[in-house]
Amino acid sequence: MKDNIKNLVSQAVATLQQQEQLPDDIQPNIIIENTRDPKHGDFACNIAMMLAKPAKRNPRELAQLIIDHLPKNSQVTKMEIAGPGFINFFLADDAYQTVIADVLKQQQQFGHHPKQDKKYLIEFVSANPTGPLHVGHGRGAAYGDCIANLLATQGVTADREYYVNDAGRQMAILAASVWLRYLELQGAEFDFPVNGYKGEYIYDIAKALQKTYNTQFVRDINTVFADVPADEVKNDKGDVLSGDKEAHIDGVIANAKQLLGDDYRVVFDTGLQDILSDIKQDLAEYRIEFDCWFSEKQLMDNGAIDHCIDVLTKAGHMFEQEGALWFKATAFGDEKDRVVKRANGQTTYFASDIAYHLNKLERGYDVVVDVLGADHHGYVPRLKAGMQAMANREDALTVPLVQFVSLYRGGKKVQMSTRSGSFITLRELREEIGNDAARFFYVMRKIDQAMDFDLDLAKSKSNENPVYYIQYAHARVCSVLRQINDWSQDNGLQQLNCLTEVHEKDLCKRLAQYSELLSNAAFNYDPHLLANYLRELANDFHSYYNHHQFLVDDVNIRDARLCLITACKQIFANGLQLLGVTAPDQM
RNA sequence: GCGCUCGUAGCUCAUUUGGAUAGAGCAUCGGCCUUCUAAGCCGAGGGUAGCAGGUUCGAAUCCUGCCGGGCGCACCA
Repeated sequence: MKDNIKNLVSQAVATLQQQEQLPDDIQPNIIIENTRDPKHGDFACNIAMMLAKPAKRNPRELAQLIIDHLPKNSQVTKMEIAGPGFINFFLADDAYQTVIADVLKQQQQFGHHPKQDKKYLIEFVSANPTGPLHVGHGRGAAYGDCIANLLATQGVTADREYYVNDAGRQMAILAASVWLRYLELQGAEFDFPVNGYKGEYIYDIAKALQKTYNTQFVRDINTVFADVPADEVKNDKGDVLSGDKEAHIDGVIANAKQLLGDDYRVVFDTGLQDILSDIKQDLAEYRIEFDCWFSEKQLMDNGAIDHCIDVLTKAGHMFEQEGALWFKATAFGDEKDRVVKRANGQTTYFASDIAYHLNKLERGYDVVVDVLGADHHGYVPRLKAGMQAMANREDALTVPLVQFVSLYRGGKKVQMSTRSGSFITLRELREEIGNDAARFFYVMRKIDQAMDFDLDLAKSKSNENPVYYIQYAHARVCSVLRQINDWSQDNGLQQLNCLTEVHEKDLCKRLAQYSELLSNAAFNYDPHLLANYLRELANDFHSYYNHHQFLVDDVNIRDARLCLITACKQIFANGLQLLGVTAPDQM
């Protein structure tokens, strides 16, 4: 309908240009807007105001001229010039009713676009497998999954990927932590490193290790800490008195590798696999399935990093300085050049990352979306620099930054730390408030807005979560339909002109906006638009429900109304599914 | 210090990418259940959109400068 009006306006403008009433060297961008206020009709166009200046004419005068040259259309009942020069379009009452038939016919596919040959890769979560996912990850997880769902409705391929950082120093610290807890279980006594992972789950892994391998990994505790620099010591105020926690844990890791030999790998892999499978299960319960779990270690082992360095060197974007190999990132807009290979021969995290992104491009993805935490924002320019240098594909990368989630309990902010193990896990949150509430809550806000998550509210009064408002609307339709089993959808569709109430027009209009909304939400990576839309649709529905009886004696009106609410039910179900939320038949 | 980012009702957030009188929920107050689920509906109060300029027919939205919060500025990951 919107497109129809746009066509009418562009025809009128073209006619005026032919008649030389408008300069023909301007190409006006015609935008048809949804009106907010019904007094302004159904759609509005601001073209007259846009053209006023170049045409050197009064905007209202120009609006009249455009209206006079607009081709006739049976759907448009009235046009008005309003305010500074808006053209308001009023549609016939039945103009929107066709949407009901469309929804009922296309069902799950309503508003979707045909398959097209474009590939998106959505990388999200990608948390280091050093511990369970916490509530911060929950936001990125819900978000990434939704945008993949939304993009799929637009006909593009949208693959989900989790980048597993299974090769870095953090993993070595995890392995050392697991081993130390294992030694503790075997009776060794020592002070646990300040920088080790202290969560309870480390004990669980250590116990599993003990059960499977018995005493195989036991070593003399004195050799474990032999020649290791002293650990950090702090006073009550938190001032560092002595020691170095980084050097200390690195010393323990070095000893672990030497003392355990080939067994180090077993301890390491046990920790990694244990945590990774827990994360996989957690996400599956959260209704997220990844197409690919991409291993950083594999990237290193198969020479992809060397390949990447090779590509950049040949292109002349690398230089050596002070024994290290640098990428000339400043040549591509980054503020500093970046080390890729350290003086000690080890490649950096950044090296893995650009190799990984080159790999994404080589796998044929047209658009690469990285959902990152907002604390990584400084990282984006160097990633883009890398993609530009490697393949002239800077534009292929989009990085939505997910702002932090702050937890509040009893009005106080909850401090979270992965190392100390003091954090609320995603699993705990899901168990407390349920998957539906968690997923909806996370996705109902713009991601570039920091979010305060009140645990007491979410837990004790979870019924107030807006998700129930939408689910309730769905359940209400189901309930009405359960009351009657001998109505005719075909008859209803033929009697749609019975739908003359304001509430009915509002609902039809809202349904008609669904398709455009999906497209906006998908390509702007904004699932909160869909959450808001569903809330508004539910609002329209509940209002309708309270003002009118559906199961009335007049069979034609009844059937038409049942068609309308069945269409609503379909959209509630479709929309909620895209958000990863269930649509219950009764509540 | 430099950079990125955010600032909207008492609280949590929207505002369809520059549109008309800035809207919801929670909280407060007042109405609606002998009719399809009251997890609902209807109404009231509550605003200098951080502040000050600028751009234009029009700014919460764009540009500049302040103020305030968050984050980032490693041969860590």
